[in-house]
Amino acid sequence: MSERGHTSGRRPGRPRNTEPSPEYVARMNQIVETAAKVFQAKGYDAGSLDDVAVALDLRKASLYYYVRSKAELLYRVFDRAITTALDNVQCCQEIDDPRERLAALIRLQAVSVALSPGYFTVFFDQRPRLSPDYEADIRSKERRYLRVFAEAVDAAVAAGVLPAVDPRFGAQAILGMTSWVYKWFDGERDDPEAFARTCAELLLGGGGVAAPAGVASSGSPARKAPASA
Amino acid sequence: MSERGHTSGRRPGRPRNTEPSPEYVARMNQIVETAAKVFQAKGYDAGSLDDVAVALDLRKASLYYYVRSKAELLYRVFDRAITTALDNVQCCQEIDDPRERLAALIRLQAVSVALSPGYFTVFFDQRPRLSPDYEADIRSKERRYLRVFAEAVDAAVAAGVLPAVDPRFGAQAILGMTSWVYKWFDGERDDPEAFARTCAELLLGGGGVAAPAGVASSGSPARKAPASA
DNA sequence: CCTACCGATCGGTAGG
DNA sequence: CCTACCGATCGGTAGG
Repeated sequence: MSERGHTSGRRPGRPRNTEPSPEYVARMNQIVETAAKVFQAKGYDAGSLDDVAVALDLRKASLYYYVRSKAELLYRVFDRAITTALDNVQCCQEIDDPRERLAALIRLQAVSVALSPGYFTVFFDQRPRLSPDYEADIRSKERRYLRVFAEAVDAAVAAGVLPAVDPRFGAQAILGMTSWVYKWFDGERDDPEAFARTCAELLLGGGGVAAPAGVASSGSPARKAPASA
Repeated sequence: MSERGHTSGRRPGRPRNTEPSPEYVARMNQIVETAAKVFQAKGYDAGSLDDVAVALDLRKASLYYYVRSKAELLYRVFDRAITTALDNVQCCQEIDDPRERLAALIRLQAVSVALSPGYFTVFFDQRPRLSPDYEADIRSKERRYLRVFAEAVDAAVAAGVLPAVDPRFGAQAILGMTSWVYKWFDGERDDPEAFARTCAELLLGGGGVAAPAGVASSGSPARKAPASA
């Protein structure tokens, strides 16, 4: 997954290992972002490189200066999605209290997906289109992501905040509940924070999510989970 | 969405409104089932009519005797998926106790999706490929499906079995948790019933699902939700 | 249900 | 980053 550098330098000798120019990186970012939009709207197979190129006011052949293949372009969309998500989620690792940590993860996932469903739609729904060449790379990052949630569930179970469920099952259950919003969420009508609160209440009882000050929790009762095993 | 009948009758006059022959219906069922497999494995766009035809030992052109277009074939897969799911779920409507009804719906959804992810994968992930011609039909059935869950959540909230959440948000949260299994479930390794129990425990506390006799619930504590508003 | 075929699209390459 | 182009695939139709 090495990138070809675009050298504008004049140094003599063999200009090897030159890092990519800022223009190159910026253009690459535009391309990946545009590809994400195209693949979201039309799917990977029906979304053509021409669609991507035209949206950038380029010719299709020019894209091959930046990516080796359409498959690599899809991989770059995937990589950006999971890398961004991993970065976000790792901030929550610092939270010591099991209940607060899990609540933060739940809120983060629900709100992230609700606010920018684009990358997530591609990541989730085009997953079987990803070339086997890139599967291992994405899968390992995905596993790290799952592990963050599984560890949080484990800690929550140990602290009696959740019933004694299998950490992997629990993590997938929570990820399903919160990620599913990309299928049905209507940004015009629905409030992401309100849905995040719903998830937290269902899983942790009332008061689990630190809602922004001034937002009334309108009558949802505090529900305490008993300490278990 | 009328079907062309395959008349082998010899009656004089205009043979109108003949119902499709049993062979025609059987063949149509095979075609839809095969299409579901192809669209699941390759996606709608990359899965060709030739793939479907070859799997049935037919020529591609012959499929046009049964469907008007590839788009209609996708619609038929969708229709079968949602119709079957609706039939299943409507049995739960008879259950009066709110807690038991919700538990039954949770289990049904989780187990159904885990046991036969094929149709669900197409239904969920190829949704944006469905032609606008068929959108309204599928969407209305989908809404009925959602309503079943929303009403169950509403009743559960009223009975104090769930915290006071918005019924639509709650229904989508539960559908997400349970449907998501088609993304990660490993039939070789995971037990569908065990995951269904996990979901029920997370949402309803212990003992919410009528597990098959003899299955120990290994230490999961009964968690009671307080009566609310 | 088949053979034969068309028009269009698309990923990718040559060569600059 | 462009023009020009190729080979392959695919949905759909004609006509039987």
